[in-house]
Amino acid sequence: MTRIDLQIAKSGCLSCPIRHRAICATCDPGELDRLSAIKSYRTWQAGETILMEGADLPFVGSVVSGCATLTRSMEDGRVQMVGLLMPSDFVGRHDRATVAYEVVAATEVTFCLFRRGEFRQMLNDTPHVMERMLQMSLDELDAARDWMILLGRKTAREKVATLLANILRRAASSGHPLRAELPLTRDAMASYLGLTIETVSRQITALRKEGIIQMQGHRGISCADLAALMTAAGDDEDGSALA
Amino acid sequence: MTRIDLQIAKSGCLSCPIRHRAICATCDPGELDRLSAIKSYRTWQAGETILMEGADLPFVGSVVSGCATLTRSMEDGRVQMVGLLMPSDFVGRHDRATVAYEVVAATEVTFCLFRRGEFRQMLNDTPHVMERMLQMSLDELDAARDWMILLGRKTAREKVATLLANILRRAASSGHPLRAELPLTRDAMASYLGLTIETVSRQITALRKEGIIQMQGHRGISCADLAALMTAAGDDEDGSALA
DNA sequence: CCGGTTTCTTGACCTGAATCAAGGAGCGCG
DNA sequence: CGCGCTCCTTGATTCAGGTCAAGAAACCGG
Repeated sequence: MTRIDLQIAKSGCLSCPIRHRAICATCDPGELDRLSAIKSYRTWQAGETILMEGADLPFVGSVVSGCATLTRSMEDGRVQMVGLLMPSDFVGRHDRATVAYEVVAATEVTFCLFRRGEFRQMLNDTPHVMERMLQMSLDELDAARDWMILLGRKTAREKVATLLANILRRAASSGHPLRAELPLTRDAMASYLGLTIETVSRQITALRKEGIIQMQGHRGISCADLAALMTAAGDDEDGSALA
Repeated sequence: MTRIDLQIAKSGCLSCPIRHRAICATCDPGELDRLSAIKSYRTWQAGETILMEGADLPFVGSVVSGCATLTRSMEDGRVQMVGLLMPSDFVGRHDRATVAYEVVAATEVTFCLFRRGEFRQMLNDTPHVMERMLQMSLDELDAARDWMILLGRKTAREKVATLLANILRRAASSGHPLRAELPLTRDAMASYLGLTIETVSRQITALRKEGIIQMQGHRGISCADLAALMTAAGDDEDGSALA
């Protein structure tokens, strides 16, 4: 357990950073107690495999902090990311004993895990938690569909710009407006975007040289003019998606 | 109303072709009565727009027969299909008043529609219907993620072979084993696969010339060796997805 | 049966992203 | 401090699939 975990475990759900966005958002104190009884925290380091494709799944749960990826791969080694899990996102199906995707920690990541059988029971006993689950699933489905447009129709430049804009926008809502640390390696970005690592690198370089973004080292990114980045992303309006 | 509609309307839910696969699969007779009270049937012809992107949505519902597509488009006209609705598939969110996608009839298609507000109430009153809804949404999410691999990593040949194999497999489970009518135009296939119409046409021709498939006119397809088609599709195992 | 329309196929050519191949930059560790 | 990682960038080249253009085949209404 890391420092963060201990902190959460001590202070309980009420001070949990994802308390109002995760599956438990609509729970009352009594329900939180019930969840607490079946929950545990666990942390993985960047790069560690959390679950293998097809593995047995005794837990379901939420990302508390950090970032993890869902990927599927083909026999010949081609890999496509199919989900990017950020804080408050949920993993696992209450009604299935296995996962269909590989889950890997992109950064250090901490999960709040529930034993599957008991979580399933809780869903059945608590309709509004079931509804919350449904809502989150439908949101994810909408996000997946936006992602499909990116994969099927956007150019490499638009793909990279879209991802960077999404990361910046997400970061904006929780701190410094137009600056962020990329939670993904170039490799993970390529996997997210259906590109090669070389193409991702070239497109980032191009956006930098055009002055649309600035990089601080490999991971730090800032953007003075988000509108310009959105234009490069191909969706002028407000955009959408990212998990 | 077409003949089919009248037939269903007369005989009621018990003889409905999607009775055991749709949202109502787990309903008892009393619950079916309640659904019947808020339902109506409506049919669209191939090519007709059912809902525009962003349109107001007073209904949600299931496909009873035929086939419809969900698409999203970019400002400059690029189009990507993000859902293919087949009998028993559900459209619309109980918790949203608008649709985020354009819905178009691919063939003549009949929907069983529920008034949204009342359907929402029904969900809240009937936990097992909510659970059914959740299950179907999670299945759709899994299908969307399989589709992402296709869009992001498969070659044109693999994409086309995957789609044809999916259509044949679906048809197999309901009649003649290795023969089907394509419910999609070349244009719709291109939109599904993230390709151009020309590339779809060329790949179909290639598969035909190699003897992997046979065509009867533009829409009829048959395949003597589904294993060969699956190999061309890039997933040797059993495959997955398609709505 | 015929002309018009829509849908599909095929060919020639071009281009954007993949592939192949070197390096460079940051970082942990002895 | 220097060695060996891993991660990232850049360049040269190739090629899959897009684009442009022309016609063929199916479908429809009269």
